[in-house]
Amino acid sequence: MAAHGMYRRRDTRRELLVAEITAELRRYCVDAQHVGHAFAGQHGLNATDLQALIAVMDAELHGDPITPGRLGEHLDLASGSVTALIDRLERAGHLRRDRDPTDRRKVLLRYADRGAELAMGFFRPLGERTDRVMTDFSDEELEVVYRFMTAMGVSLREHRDEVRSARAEPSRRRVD
Amino acid sequence: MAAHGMYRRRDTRRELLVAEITAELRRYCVDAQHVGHAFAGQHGLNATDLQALIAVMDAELHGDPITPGRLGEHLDLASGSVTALIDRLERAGHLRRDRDPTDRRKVLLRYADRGAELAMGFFRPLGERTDRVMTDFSDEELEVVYRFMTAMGVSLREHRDEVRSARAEPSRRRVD
DNA sequence: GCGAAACTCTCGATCGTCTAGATATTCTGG
DNA sequence: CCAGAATATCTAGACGATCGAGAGTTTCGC
Repeated sequence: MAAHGMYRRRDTRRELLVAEITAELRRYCVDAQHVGHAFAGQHGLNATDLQALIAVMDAELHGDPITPGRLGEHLDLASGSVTALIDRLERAGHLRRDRDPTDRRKVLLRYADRGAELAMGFFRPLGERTDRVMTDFSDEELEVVYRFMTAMGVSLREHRDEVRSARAEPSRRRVD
Repeated sequence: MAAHGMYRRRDTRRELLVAEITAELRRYCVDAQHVGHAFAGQHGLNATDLQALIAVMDAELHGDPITPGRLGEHLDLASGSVTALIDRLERAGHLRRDRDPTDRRKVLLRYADRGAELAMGFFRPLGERTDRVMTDFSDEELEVVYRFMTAMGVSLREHRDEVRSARAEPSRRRVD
């Protein structure tokens, strides 16, 4: 991927900037996927597994462990697929299932040592690179970047919800 | 996904900023995937198909149409998978195969009307949102954001190449 | 307590992806 | 030119991740 800033006017400096930022952001997302894909493959799992592992760690580090149901929502996965996914990761020793003591219908996912090791191996080099990039920016500049990323994120999630709720009326769809 | 800024110190304002920007960027990539997934699903194709369609359009709009081989590299896909992918998209009327007249081993991929329509339907609303977000930023601020995204992109691609070339020596890997 | 709701898991089917190898075209050197 | 190597795509069979429907538990409201 790389376009989308391509279907725009680029006459003024500002229009060029808008187009280039959009394109760079898009490229970044694609390349990030590739990094995940490659890293996961080298450790005997697939991209979804890695994403899941990270989600489990995130949740636990935040203080409230994730359940299979919420993990499925997070990954856009059906319940049966989530079970298979967790089975894989549990079998590989990356995480384990715990029953929620307060609501015993639920299962809480906790990362195990191998999972933590893997996630660290993924993030540490990335974090080091990120830190190095950011040394070229002043505090004020990082404030701008932060404001930008936050606004873009909010906008994108609004859009996501819009797209998802459009499922009801697919308008004029030809199936042929 | 969402962490990675989580394994950091967040004592000073600057450290907080670094962590938050990193986290937002990561969230953005995940949410972007979800938008693609949802949009693709509503139009009878999967995320890979949509990515491929976009890559084909990008290439053709840049003036040099992509080949199955290069598309496979771009999507991290084996040659057999690419053939199946192109078959799907061609059957659905989203693109077509053209033989390269100068090298008849090659196939050039061109988007068809339905493909263009689809890609536009994907990008237009996104672009409108992006434009709206950017109106809150001055030209100088956008310069900063652009510089940041470019630097992050370069760093990430370096990292990607590093990860990919690490295939040779997986060091101490337990397979159990 | 009983029925409805919430959450996870099971099972069979489908579809995307991989690997290995076949086919077609181009390039190189003699 | 012709043979062999290199490049590019496609074919075929197998595998595995995902889906969908439904079963099995546990919890909540009345």
